[in-house]
Amino acid sequence: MTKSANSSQLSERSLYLFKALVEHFIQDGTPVGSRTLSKDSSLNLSPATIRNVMADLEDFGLLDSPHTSAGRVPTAKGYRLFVDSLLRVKDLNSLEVEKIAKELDPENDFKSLMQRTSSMLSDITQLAGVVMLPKNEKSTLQHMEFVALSGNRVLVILVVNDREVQNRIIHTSRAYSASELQEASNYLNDIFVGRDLNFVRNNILDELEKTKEQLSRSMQTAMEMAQLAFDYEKSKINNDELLFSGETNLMDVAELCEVEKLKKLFNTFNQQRDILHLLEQAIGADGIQIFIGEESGHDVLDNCSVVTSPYEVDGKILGVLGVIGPTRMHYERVIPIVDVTAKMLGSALNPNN
Amino acid sequence: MTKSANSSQLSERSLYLFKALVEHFIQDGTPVGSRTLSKDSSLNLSPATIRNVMADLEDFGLLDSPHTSAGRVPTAKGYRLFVDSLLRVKDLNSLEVEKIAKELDPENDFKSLMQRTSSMLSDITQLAGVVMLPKNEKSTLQHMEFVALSGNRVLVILVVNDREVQNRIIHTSRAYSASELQEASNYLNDIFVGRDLNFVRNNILDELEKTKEQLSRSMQTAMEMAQLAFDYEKSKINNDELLFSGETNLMDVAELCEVEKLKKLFNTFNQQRDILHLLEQAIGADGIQIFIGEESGHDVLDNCSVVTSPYEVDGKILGVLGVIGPTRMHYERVIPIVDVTAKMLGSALNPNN
DNA sequence: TTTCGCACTCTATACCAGAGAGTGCTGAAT
DNA sequence: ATTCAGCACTCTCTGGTATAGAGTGCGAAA
Repeated sequence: MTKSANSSQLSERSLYLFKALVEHFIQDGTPVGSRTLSKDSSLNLSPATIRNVMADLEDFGLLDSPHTSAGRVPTAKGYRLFVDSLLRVKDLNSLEVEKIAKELDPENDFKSLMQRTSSMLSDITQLAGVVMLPKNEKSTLQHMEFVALSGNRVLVILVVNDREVQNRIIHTSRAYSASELQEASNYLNDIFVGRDLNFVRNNILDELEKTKEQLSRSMQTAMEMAQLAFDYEKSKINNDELLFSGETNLMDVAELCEVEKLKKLFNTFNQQRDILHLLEQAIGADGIQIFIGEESGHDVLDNCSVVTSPYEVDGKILGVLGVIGPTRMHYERVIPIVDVTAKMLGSALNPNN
Repeated sequence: MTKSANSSQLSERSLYLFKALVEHFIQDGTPVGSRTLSKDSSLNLSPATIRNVMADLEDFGLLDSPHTSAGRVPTAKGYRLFVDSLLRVKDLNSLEVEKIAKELDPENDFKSLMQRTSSMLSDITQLAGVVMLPKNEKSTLQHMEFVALSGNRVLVILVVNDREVQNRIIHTSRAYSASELQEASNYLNDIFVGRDLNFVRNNILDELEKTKEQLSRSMQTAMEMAQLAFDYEKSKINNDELLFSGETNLMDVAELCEVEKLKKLFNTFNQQRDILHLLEQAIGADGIQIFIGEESGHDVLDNCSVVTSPYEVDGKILGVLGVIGPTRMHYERVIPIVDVTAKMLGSALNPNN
């Protein structure tokens, strides 16, 4: 054993070579051997010397070799070290920043803004993009409207959070006239505008009890509406909290090109559950967070890294967005892209700009 | 050459054998040879005789052999004959009908009803499902509403076609009060409710001119709103006219399990254009229409069949739905599923039930 | 400490042989 | 005139073997 392997610290030189190796592997995707590295790195060392260093790095768990006569490949731990300490992220060129800014035009309505963000991420990185929609736990009711439809149905429209529109159809016991509904919504808007949606849900019954006796006909109508509307919402599970795009980009990635693996991965995307869980871990992170390979704890993501960043408005974190690709991805490029995108989405969502 | 090959008609027996062969191939996916067919078919013929028949069928362009020592495989033309004249579709068992009915609960709002239809199709067939959303060329305005947001923004909500809600955000030159907007929407609703959206778009300017002088302040406001709202809509391309689901089911299909092919197929789904074009051809069809392999005219669909049916309400065709899978699919099962689904979606969309 | 040389390991490729599946054709039987 | 048994032929698939190439690890020399 050499000295550097015994000491718990890796030498400067070892790290330099390690970095060169990772960069080379990220570029080519083939295991890199001592000869290649000897020619590549600017320090003039023979392949034999480099072999010694690589053996040390392997002892540290940073490298692995697929088999005896292949070169070395970074492990998850290796990528971790690389990303945390060795990597120097590139600044985005202004062209790219401009492209991002153009996509995230705040003119768009909420849903398409999110959709664009996701597809822009995948487009620009050539990987899969994902955006977690804001949790609507803290939805502030801004406006409420009832529209009579044919056949005893009423369309309920809720405007929440200064941007988002929810709508649902409820079936009522009798037909209501437009003016009745107008009155009802006026009444409810007076009471509940500016309150949290959960508050509304929980207080409708109370309100109903409290004012039972002195309720005018219109108020009774209003209450019936509201109750139906919010009961409905309760029963409805929002199973569309993630927006993916560019999944097909992952089909080009050599590491994943077995159909079986791809299928599992795509199904994981569709189910949303696991990825959602992963992104939730990143929601508290201060800026960029990266999950590398097995770190994520999900088998399907074994050869994948997930680069995430929360996005926020006025210091309040709304959700997380990011990119999913092979562990062997161009971190130095992907990281700033995710970073800038999160910031720009935040500012596009800010109604004050 | 035998007699049957010379005559332009195929004998009863040939067709019987052909049908047996296609059924066998659909079941197994492996080319079927004369020996297998001899044992399978109830008519007691030797492999040699069957070989003669198969040679005839190949001359007719109904069969093909991948190579000399493989069995025979149906061509697109073969499938066409099979589907048009030989196939006997199974009735769905009541359990499946029930399952479909349960998924297509008319309580759902428009978008999720469509979404469920698509995923139900893929679930039940284990293939990819697709639903074309109704063209909104004929959108009847039912209600119009303006909600003031922060920062000179106004949320426009349009209810169309007794079910669908569209919303968009417009930026105005100044802030409007809630009551101003209320007045404006009242005014516009009076004029335009019940009219086609295109009509509204085209007539706003006229209306503006016509009543310019005697316009009250609220009417002016209304007109400004309306113009902005509909200008916006014009510029927005609706690029989400198809709902796919279960694409990953296609990854199990042996014929498609090369990553390259899958990628092309999935990209075609994402782009929507080609599939949309295909489905539009089916919109006029009276009931089930099937595109087999190369018939579709799109290379990516070479090994695929698309089984479609238009869905309608009150005799008016709204759109098309269907299933995409390998040419080697269980038509006798898929066809009635698509058929029933289209009918049930139609009735779920009918507001009179 | 670095480097050279050498034996060793493992993969990838090509090639070959043999088994198996299926065909087409010929000529005999019905 | 059909049907069918027999046979030669073609093509794929599998397994085995040989070989070239890449890369390692280690001991000895610089």
